Amino acid sequence: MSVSDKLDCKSQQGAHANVLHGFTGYHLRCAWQVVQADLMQVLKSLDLRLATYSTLLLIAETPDQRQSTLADTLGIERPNFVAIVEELERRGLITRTRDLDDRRAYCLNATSEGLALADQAVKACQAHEEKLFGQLSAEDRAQLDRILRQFRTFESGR
Amino acid sequence: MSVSDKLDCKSQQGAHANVLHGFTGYHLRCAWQVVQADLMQVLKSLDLRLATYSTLLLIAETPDQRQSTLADTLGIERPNFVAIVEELERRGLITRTRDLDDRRAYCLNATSEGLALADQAVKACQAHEEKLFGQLSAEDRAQLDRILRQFRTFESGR
DNA sequence: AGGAATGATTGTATCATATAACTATTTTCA
DNA sequence: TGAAAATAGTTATATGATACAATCATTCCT
Repeated sequence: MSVSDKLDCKSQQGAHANVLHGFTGYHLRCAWQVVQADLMQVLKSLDLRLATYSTLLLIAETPDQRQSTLADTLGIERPNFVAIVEELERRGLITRTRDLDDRRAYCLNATSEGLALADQAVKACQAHEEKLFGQLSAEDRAQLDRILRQFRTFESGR
Repeated sequence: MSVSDKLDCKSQQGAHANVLHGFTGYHLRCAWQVVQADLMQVLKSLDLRLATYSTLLLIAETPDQRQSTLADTLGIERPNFVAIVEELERRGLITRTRDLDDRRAYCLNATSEGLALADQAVKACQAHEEKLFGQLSAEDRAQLDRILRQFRTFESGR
């Protein structure tokens, strides 16, 4: 997040009209900020960041993938992915074995510890989602989910 | 945005189940990323960033405020706000006049150039919102807006 | 008057992200 | 076959957003 991103989501309930409040994108951003802040705190208790969390999950779900494939999937630049993978390996959550068919590449896999932590993390995130989105009515929650998914399909096809 | 933030929004339509896709927060993030990318591009054409844009707008809307008040409203740390304000002043978009009652403080105001640019930027952003959210049905768009606003009121009261 | 609080600033540290360039290996194809 | 191109991973580095400690000037408090 950037200074730029700080369109703020607090304050602003004051007397002045705020043009930003007329934008759906603004509200989208505020909502994401709330979710992100809570999510990061949840993950922190497992000593995970968003990056290590999503990486660990992906490795746990798709075994034997190489680093670059995973990085592409996650939308992370390959150079930046190195440190993430190194951390996960150092913590014994994943293994990196050389691909025998292509000795440039690694095959990444989650260890049992990694799988256990991924499981814990997912459960924690489910609880976090309940806490946040559970405040919406069931219909609103379903609507929100549906619309956001729909929105994404629009945009990815541009 | 961070590496951590790169949960990605592309790819993943593949054969493997992705736990992340079960989370509303994930879809929220993907949507925001799409909006942010487009928004930043729109603002770039006016030589504005999210930070300078929202700051300029706020100053245009609420005249004679001091820097710290504005920074608080925007959720920007005071030290980081200095450079933003300096840039806007240097570009002749705002003025900083010493408050005569408190010579520590400045009163920030938009110049006519600043007001003009703010106006241009708002119009550009409205077009950007149309382009993106116009792909939703009118009902879905209204629902999304309503639910996001509602969500925010929940969370700010935590 | 003297100390605490405030407005703005400087300097600095951290983190996320992007890019160029490098090594080692594999692929391509003339 | 063997040289050039491509690929996997890495290193180094630059940028940008953000946070925090400390400073200076001024004002408030008593």
